[in-house]
Amino acid sequence: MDKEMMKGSIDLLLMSLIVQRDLYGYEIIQILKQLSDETYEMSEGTLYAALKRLEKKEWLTSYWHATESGRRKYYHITDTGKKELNRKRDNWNWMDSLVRKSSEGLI
Amino acid sequence: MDKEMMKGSIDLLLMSLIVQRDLYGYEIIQILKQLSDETYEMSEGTLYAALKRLEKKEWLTSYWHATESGRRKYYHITDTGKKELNRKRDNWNWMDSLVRKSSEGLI
DNA sequence: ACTATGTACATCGCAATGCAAGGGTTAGGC
DNA sequence: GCCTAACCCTTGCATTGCGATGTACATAGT
Repeated sequence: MDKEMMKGSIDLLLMSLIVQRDLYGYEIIQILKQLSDETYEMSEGTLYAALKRLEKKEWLTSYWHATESGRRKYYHITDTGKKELNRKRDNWNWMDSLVRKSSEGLI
Repeated sequence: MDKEMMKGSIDLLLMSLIVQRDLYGYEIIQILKQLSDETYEMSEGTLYAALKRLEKKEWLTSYWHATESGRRKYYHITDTGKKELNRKRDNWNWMDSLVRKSSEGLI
């Protein structure tokens, strides 16, 4: 897997998941692992740093929730975060389009 | 445009173009500008640094060519470079698939 | 009681890299 | 002479993915 190719995509991945429902960190790793057919396991260092970053930018908020077996920190997307998610989706599609055009035919 | 989203994609873009025919730096900027409908103009700092990096990794080679109106440094893809390009393409598709799955439905 | 494993969050240091800003050369038009 | 375009290069900065490491608690096996 290309380390550098993850850059910039991680935020999009996280926000794409969290917009669907509030999630906690550890859960996100499991979900991504499953969605990728066990080919990708986001490292905890990457994840928690990214979540913190997104919270600082006010695209996510967090709250603690206690269960019988410990505490979990859930993340929720903000309105600004939703706008940013749309921007990132557009960006992704734009980039995908450019990559495909670049592979096609040069004049 | 998302600066971080370019990371990891730049190599793929450059190699996708150069595999079709040998190109020189300045020309690449023009081509990308055109393919993106004038929405993207790669900065020279980014481009020349990237080309140098790819050459160091032996995915590209370069040669000078003199014309009537000055000199140009052309870039050519190596066999290793072609393999790497395929790897990067697979990676891109894998990532695209993960992004789309992440946007769909959580269980 | 001890040990290992799984769940859960956090921080630090490293390396990679896009970009802005700056520098340099040559050629042609005004 | 001066400006613009074509062409290449370097330095410094900020961002960020990841591995390593630390902490805490619960559960299960021996």
